Amino acid sequence: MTDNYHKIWQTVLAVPAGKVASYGQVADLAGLPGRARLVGKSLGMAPTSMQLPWYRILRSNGQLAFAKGSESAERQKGLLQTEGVVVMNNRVRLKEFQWQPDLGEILFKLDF
DNA sequence: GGTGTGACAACAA
DNA sequence: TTTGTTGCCACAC
Repeated sequence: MTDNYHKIWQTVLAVPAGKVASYGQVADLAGLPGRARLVGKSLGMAPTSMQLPWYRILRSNGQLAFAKGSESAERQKGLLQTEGVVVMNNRVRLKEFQWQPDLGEILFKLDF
């Protein structure tokens, strides 16, 4: 089912700037509980042409999904900080920046 | 239509 | 905290 990708992308687009979400969280909201890995894959497949805020997606523990020194990790860090998210030592304080989805917000942006 | 593969998660040590 | 192990299952070949 390739439409899962669309659901995932939509969900990612719903994450507000200045906040982050975990892969599992996105999977859940996309109606794909337990498919966290699929989220990662779909982000990887996503055409750069559609500006997807992939950088707002982190691991469940708040770490960036990329290796510490990697290009991507640095780029992600930069983008996040642009939005006011503090990234230290390749990780974010979820306690402060994790997106707490608002029911209305969900229903508005994604209607399944 | 069988196999290998993840930008993961949860748990253990 | 970091590293390793295991479970997971849709997706690309």
